[in-house]
Amino acid sequence: MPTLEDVAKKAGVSTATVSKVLSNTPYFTEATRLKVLQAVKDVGYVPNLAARALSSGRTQIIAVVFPHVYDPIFSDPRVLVVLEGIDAECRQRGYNLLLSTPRVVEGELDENYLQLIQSGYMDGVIALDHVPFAAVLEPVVNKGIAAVSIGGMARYSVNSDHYSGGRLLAQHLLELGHRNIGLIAVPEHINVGTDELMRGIRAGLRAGGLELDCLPQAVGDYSIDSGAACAATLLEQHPELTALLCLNDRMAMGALQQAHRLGRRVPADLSITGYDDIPAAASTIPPLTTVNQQSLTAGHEAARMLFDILDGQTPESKVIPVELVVRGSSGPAGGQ
Amino acid sequence: MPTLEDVAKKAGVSTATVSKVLSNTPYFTEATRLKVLQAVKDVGYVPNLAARALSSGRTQIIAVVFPHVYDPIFSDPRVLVVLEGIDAECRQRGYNLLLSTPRVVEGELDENYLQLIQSGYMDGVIALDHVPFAAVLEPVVNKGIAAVSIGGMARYSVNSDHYSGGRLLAQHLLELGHRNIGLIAVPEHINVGTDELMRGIRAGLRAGGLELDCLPQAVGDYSIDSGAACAATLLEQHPELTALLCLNDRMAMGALQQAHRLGRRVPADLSITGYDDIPAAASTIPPLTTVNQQSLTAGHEAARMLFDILDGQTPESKVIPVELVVRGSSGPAGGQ
DNA sequence: AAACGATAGTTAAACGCTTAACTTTCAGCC
DNA sequence: GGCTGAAAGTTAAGCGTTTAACTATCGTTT
Repeated sequence: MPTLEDVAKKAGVSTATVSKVLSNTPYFTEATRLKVLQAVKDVGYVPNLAARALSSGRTQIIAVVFPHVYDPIFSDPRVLVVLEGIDAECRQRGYNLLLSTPRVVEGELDENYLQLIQSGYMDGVIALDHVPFAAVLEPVVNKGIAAVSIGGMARYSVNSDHYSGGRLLAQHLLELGHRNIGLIAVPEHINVGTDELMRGIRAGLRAGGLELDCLPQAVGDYSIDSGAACAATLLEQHPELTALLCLNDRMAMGALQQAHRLGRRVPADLSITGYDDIPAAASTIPPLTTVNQQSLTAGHEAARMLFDILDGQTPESKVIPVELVVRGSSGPAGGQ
Repeated sequence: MPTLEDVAKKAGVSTATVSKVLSNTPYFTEATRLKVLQAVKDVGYVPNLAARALSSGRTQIIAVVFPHVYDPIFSDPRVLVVLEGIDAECRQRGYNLLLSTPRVVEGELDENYLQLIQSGYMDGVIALDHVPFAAVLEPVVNKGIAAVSIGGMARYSVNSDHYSGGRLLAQHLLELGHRNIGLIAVPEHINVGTDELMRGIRAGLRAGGLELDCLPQAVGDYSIDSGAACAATLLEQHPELTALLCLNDRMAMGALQQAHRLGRRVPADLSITGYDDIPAAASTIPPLTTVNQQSLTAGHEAARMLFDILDGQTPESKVIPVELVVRGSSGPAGGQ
C-alpha cells in the first residue's frame, strides 16, 4: 500500500505538505495542491485510518450502542430505522459506524464494552438507551467522549414526545365514545419512554373523566404472544370492554389475532390501538391505529446533535413530535 | 490514559514484556505474569486499539456490508436477524462490528466505501451481497481481505437453499390440490436468491405437471403495497385462481390485505404463501404459510466462516437448509 | 569445565500519520 | 536597501503498540 511518503516523493514535496493539502489546512499554492492531488491519484494513495487515528486522536468512528437487555434489541423493528437515520448523517460526513451490543446483567455492563469505550476507538457514541438501569452512557461520559442518548435521560438526548402520544391515543378512544377501555401494559420502569407514555395516557383519560388505575390492565412483555395472552385474559374477565389500548404495536398485533380467534370483530365490537407504527402495523387486518414515534427523525437528530457536540457546540436536547395514525383498527364504541 | 509504558514502569519490566504477557506469547514466568497483570489493574490500563492496529496490522474489526440498492436495505427485516447472528460470533471472539451501507449507482460503488476498504481498517468483511450487479466484495477480495458473502456468489459464501424452498412451496400447493396458481414475482435477476427460488418453484411445479411460464404472473418490488397491487391485478384478470404464490412475505401480506378487501376468504377461497418467515408472518390473519430461510443461522455461519479464513483455513461454502412453515394462509383448493 | 539449548527478558525499530516549531522566500513599505 | 510579516514549505518529534533480534541466565549434558 502506498503511504504518504510515496505520494510526497512522487510530488516532490514533504509528507507534511501532502498531509496538509489532504486535510485542507491553509497556506499552500494552487500549483502544489494540484501536484499533490495528482500524485495521490498516480500512486493510488488511500490514507491508513489506524495511523491517522493514532496520530490525530480522532478515528472518524462513532459507535452506536444497543444495550442487550430485557427485550432482545434485535427483535425491535425500530432499531433498524434509527440506524438508518444515523447512518445517513454519518456517511454524509465521512464517519463510520461501529455497532456495539453490550450485555447488561444485574445492572453491570459487560467488560468488553467497557474496554471498547476506554480504547479510544471512537469519537462519539449514540446509545439507544431506553433502559433506566442500564446506564450505558455513563462510562462514555466519564471518559469525556461525546455522547447522545436516544430515548434515555442524559445531558444530550433525543426523545419522542411519548407523553403527547399517550394523550392523543387516550383522547382518540374517548372521542370515539369508549368508556370501557382495557390496557395491555408492561412492567413499570422497564423503559423510560413507556413510563412517559403511561403518564400521557393517564392525563388523556383523566381529561375525559376516566381514571387509568381503575381500568382493567394486563401486563405483557412487548411481544406479540404476550399481547395475545393479555387480550385473552382481559376479554374473558371483562367482556364489556370495547377497546384495548396496547403499549406497543406488537402486543396490539397479538391482541388483534386473539380478538379474531374469539370472534370479536375489529373495530365493530372492539377497537385496538398500538404504539410505534412499525412497518407491519399498516398491513394488519384491519390496519392498526397507532402512534408513529418518528424513529427515523430521531436517528437523524441524534447524529446531528452528536456532530454539533464534536464541533464544540452545546446543543439543546430535543423532543420529537409524534403523530397519531388513525387506521382501521379503531372505531366508534358500540359500532353497529 | 495510561499506556503500556506506565504499566511497564509500575511492574518494573519492559514494555515488550507487558505486551507479550497480554498477548499470551510464551516464555515468561508466572511471577512476571502476575506482576504485570496486577500493574495493569493498578494503573487501569486499556490497550489503545488504534496503536495496536497500526503496529500489528490487525484491527479486530470486521465490516458488515449492506449494499444500498434497489430495495432500501433498512426496510428488510432480515438484516437485523443476520446481524444478530454475526454479532454473536464476533463478540465471542472480541471482534467489533463496523457497519457500511455503500450506495450503488449504475453498477458503480461509492467512493467512500472503496476508500474504507483500502484503508486497512478491517480484518474481514461480510457482505449481504444479494445483488448480482453490485459486486461489493470485489474490491475487498482484490485487496486480499478475508471476505464472506451471504446470499451472493463468491469464493466463500453462505446461501439459503432457496431452490429447495421453492420446490417445497410449489409441492405444498400442489398437494393441497391447487392447479390455478398465480405468481407474485419480482423482476428477473434482481437478486440471486430470488432467481434460485424461481428455479425451485419451476421445478416443483413441473414435478406436478404445471409449467411456471404458463401461470398468471404479476411483478412487484418486494413491498407490501406492490403485493396488494399485484393481487388486485391477478385476481381481477384471473378470478379462477385458488392460490397466490408470493416471492416474499411482505408482498404476501399485501396480497392478504387485498384478498380481504375483495372479500376473498383466506384460505377457504384463496391460499396465499410468502417467503422469508419474517416475524410479522406469524401474526397476520390468518398467519402466513411461508419458508423460513434461517437468517440467524446464516449470520452465524458467515461469521464462523470468516474467522476460519482468518485462521488460515479454507472452509467450504455453505448451503443452509430452509424450512417450510405451514400456517393458516394455505388450505385445500376449493375448501368448503 | 566447557558447551549448549532452552528460558526469560530487553532493546529498539517500525507501523503511517499529524502537527508544533522552524526555515526560507518574497512582497510591501518606509 | 533594510526591515517586517505573511505565505509556503520543511523538519522531526511524537502517537502507543508489536515484534524481530538480541542478551542474559541457568540447568544439562558430554
